[in-house]
Amino acid sequence: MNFEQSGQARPSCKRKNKEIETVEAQKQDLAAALAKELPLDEETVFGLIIPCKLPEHGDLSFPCFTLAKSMRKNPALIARELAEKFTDHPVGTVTAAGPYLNVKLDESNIAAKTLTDIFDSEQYGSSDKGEGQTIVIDYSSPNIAKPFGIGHLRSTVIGRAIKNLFEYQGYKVIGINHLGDWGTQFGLMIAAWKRWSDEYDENKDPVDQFYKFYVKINALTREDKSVKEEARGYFRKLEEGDEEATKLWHFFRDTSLEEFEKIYKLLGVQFEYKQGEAFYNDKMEPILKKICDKGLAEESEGALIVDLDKRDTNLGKVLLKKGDGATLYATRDLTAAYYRAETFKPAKILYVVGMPQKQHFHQFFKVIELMGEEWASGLNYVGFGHYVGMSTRGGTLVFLREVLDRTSAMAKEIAQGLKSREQIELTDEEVNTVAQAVGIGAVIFFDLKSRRAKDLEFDFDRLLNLKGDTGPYVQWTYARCCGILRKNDREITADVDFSLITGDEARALLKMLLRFPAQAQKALDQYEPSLIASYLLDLSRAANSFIHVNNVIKSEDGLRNARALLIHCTRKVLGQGLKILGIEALEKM
RNA sequence: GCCCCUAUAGUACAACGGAUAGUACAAAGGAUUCCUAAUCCUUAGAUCUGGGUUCGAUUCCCGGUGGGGGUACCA
Repeated sequence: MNFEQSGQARPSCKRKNKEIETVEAQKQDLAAALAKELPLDEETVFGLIIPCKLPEHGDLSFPCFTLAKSMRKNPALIARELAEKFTDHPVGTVTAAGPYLNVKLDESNIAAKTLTDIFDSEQYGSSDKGEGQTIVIDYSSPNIAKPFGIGHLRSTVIGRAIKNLFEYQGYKVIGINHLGDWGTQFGLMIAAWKRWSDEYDENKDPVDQFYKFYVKINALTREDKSVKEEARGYFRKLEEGDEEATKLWHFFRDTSLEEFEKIYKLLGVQFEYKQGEAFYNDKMEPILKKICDKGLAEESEGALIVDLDKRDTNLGKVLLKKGDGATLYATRDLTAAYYRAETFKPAKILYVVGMPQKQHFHQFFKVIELMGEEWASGLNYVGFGHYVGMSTRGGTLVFLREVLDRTSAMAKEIAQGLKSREQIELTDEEVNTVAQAVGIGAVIFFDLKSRRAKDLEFDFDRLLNLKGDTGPYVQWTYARCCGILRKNDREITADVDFSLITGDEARALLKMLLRFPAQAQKALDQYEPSLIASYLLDLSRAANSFIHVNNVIKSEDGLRNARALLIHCTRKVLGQGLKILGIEALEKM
């Protein structure tokens, strides 16, 4: 494999950026070489090349079945003939295995290219392809005066990871926490507060108490119809800017937000904007007028709707205004979308919201599309499944604290074990830091490790199990690499003898490292942080296997430097992956 | 009723239409002269069902069954 060639321009398949090249470049070279011998163009050949599943097959593979048809020849024969043409070819060792043409790339070249790339780059696999483009991402979005649910936790964690993935490719990303801070329920909240405010205890969880008020007043409306009227009156006052009502609204909002902030702090999440629904309150009328002017809206049963069923869709009807003239969810989301499109001029607007709301989003996307807005194509719904088998009693903060309590105990126990084996010593403060990072890491990783659209089974024991497919395993691998580099205590340099990096474990590890840029891109394309999570597990396994059989500090100079470089690069990629997911990487644990 | 999603070892999850369906937990066995054993190495175990497309289907299409969600005045 001639790596120098990879920088050359290829007319048929253009490269997006330098970093992605590493793995793709080799495929490109192979495709170019094969295309010369075959009645297919380079792009077609490129699309057919697959990575080998088994290491003994090599690195890249070209199945000859499609050719068998057009060439009217046995695919195994085609493979054999091709292999003969590629003896001593710079792409690598080419062999025929049945109907497959396998290519084994030169090992020390892979090592040299990959490790030098990682060593030299600030952020391996990042790029500036998104430069000049803005992405708006709407995530987390809890409701004021209601518990921060586990669904909001998912939205927060998934949204943040997707945000990081975009930033990794140079996009400017605006994260918006679209708070549920408006609507008739605030009338109810004020009515409740009027009745029971003296029951409110500042020392207890405020959101929990608000929610109890809310449930209680709701029950009351069923007994006494006048309460609903009263609440509606309060909400009207709020809309009119009445001083007392506004003050209470601020109180509910600020107090709830303060509580939510504790969760965000634990997770390490920050938003560019916290523009809730209230923010769009005075912006809805012009949008409604626009939709009416376009002739999309109609009156039905006293309400204002857009009937999408009439427009070749099966999306149902979108309610813009209730019979009493009040606006709804869809109205506010439409308004928010217009506001964001006009204010930020984004390439895309993403909504990270649970699957049950899929139809709602597709409905109002469709309305915008029917309005003829060209930015409609940039609207993306990023749904996720919910946890099953989880009790949401106590809310998310209580849940997180329970996780932290338990990991804290485990961390202490493990630290004690490490100390007694004289392996590593941690101060009490360090143990606490580790416990917190591991607990939060476990929660985040659990959430991100499977594909977002699927429901996932919640299991406390599985989450807290520090073995196996978990965030702590990845964190631990990172810390282990740090430990080795600490003890190595030499300056890392990319000027090493790459031919010394040999063996199955080293080769597997290198191939994993090589995959990272393409994987980061794929995760971004699919809005799928789980691809990073599963990659980190694969990388960690490869790293631990390597470390197990390849000692660094007991090796002779040249070998020691080469292995240290490999560990250094592994540590770097692990750290970058963890950072994308929003999980803290620890030097010691 | 209609619409959408989903079905893989005992369990939880993977698998651009490609070779022997991966990984983890749990189970059985092994490694502690180990730079962090929160580790590593073995073993055993799975594609809901019936058709179709294809050289090739867990993957794509159609039917069935099971599970989840949505189906206008909540968000």
